[in-house]
Amino acid sequence: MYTSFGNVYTLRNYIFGRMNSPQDVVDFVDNGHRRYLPHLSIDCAVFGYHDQQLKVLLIRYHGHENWSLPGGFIRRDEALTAAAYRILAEKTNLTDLFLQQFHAFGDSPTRLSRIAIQQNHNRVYAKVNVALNDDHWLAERTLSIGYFALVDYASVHVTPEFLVEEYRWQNVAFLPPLQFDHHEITEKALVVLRSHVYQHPIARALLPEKFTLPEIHALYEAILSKQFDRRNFRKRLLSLGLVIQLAEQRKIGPHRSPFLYEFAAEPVENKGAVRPFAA
Amino acid sequence: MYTSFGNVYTLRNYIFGRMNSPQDVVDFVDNGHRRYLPHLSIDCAVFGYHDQQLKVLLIRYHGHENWSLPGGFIRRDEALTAAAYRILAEKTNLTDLFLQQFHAFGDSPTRLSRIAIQQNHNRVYAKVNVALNDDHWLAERTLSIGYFALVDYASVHVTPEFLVEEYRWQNVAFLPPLQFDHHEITEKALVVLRSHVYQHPIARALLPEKFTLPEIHALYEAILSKQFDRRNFRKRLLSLGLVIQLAEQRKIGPHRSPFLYEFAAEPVENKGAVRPFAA
DNA sequence: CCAAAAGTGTTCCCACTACACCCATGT
DNA sequence: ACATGGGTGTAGTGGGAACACTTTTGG
Repeated sequence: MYTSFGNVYTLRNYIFGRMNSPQDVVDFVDNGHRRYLPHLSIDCAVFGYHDQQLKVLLIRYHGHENWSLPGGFIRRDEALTAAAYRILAEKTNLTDLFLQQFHAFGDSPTRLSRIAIQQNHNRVYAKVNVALNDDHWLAERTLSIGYFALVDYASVHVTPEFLVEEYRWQNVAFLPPLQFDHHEITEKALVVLRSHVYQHPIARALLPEKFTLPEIHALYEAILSKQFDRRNFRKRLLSLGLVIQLAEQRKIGPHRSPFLYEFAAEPVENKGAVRPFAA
Repeated sequence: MYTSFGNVYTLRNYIFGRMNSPQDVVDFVDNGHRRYLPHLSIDCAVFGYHDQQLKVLLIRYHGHENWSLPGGFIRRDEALTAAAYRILAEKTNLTDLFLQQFHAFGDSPTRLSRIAIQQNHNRVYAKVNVALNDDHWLAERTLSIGYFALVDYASVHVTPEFLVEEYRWQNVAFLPPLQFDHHEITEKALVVLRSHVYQHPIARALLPEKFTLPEIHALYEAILSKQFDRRNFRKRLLSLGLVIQLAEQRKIGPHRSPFLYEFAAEPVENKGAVRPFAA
């Protein structure tokens, strides 16, 4: 949580589309439609791991009680994937992360009601004394393309922005009320994340390069909110080829030293995938 | 393939957004942006089964040698899923089908080059002597949300449209050159389709209500382009609870009569899903 | 009786599960 | 010495894979 914010308008901020000052915001409202595609946004469920819990990054905008997922617009000349990375870099200052598109959202009634949209925006932009008229580009219905990201909790530094009142890392098991359909987006992101957790080295972004078995064990229990037998868990991870045991051990605490592991360089082929049903 | 087309302008066609006459097309070009969201389209890979082959429905527009997937725009007041169903109904006259969103496409260079887009459109709309100027709503970059559908091959009746020169059911193993990134879209649709084939009763749309084991066996071999052992295949389908064996047999040909099967009413729970890795 | 196509059962093996005791370390 | 927490092995089971002969039917 932060209470102060900068209002420097640097080239870098312009490039990244951050809004740090009232002027930035007014410029965005007035001219954003020249830089960005209207009717379309990207929302991103950013997952981190801390305190033995899987957490998602939430943001609260001015004028709102509900929380939101970080999101943004696609520049007119920008590839979709590039936009997703840029938006995340804007919000978290991270460029090295696991990012995956998972669904396009355009059915929720809260996204279709023009009145709701307008009210919603006006509460935010009241902070710069702007009211959107009916045909304003921001007042229209917006579809959103959902991404989820896995990031190193510790290296995230959320960028203060003028309209962002606060942010929070929230345990995914206890989500507060969220704006629009962001609850649905988060839940769907979780489902997809969980289904990928044995095929892709998803956990790589959530752990240090070298980690102990108890650490990754606790991580998987947090992600899947389920408990696993230590011995079977180790066997599975090794037989999938996901991790490799190192010779090193870590010396901590008044007990036996755990071995270190690292993720296999090679992405897991097909072993944990859907049952293949061969000939 | 058809060579003639109607040019009746009925209320029904207007509602469905079909373009049957030059007037329809001109109206679409001039006023489409009032009815539809710009910058965003839906493309649909429609799969059918015929001749022991999995086929996809392709369309060739006026002025083009390459083929396209059927697609369309989202109405401004229309939910995303509703738009996908409507577009399919427009093209195939089908309303009862399996339809699933699988990815949003917005990275392909062919979708980003303004010049390519404009040339592309102008070749089509030359048929009605229309040329789009630079700031025309159709001349801009468009992202596409990909859906795939499974339909009963026999009951598809492709609606003639003014700009559609011909359509074709094409074996998915031998795709001709496709417009834009439609090849990528089709391939990705296939990947997702294949990965779902043991969890969802996907084949239901592709077979008659009652079918024989050899029939569904050949269908699965066509979908997955892989051969299966008859005995193991039957065991798997039954143990997944996907199909139910009936007492009836079908009497055909100079050989033993095959039993009939039907799909289970209950959607398959979780049995064929990704390995669960319980405690 | 023959050709064509469909029906069916068994063995092997591996991966998933369940389960409990010993070992290293710091205080 | 002891408390803490990490390391490890085995037996049982169930599902997937491989594999070939018999049965029905129409001509």
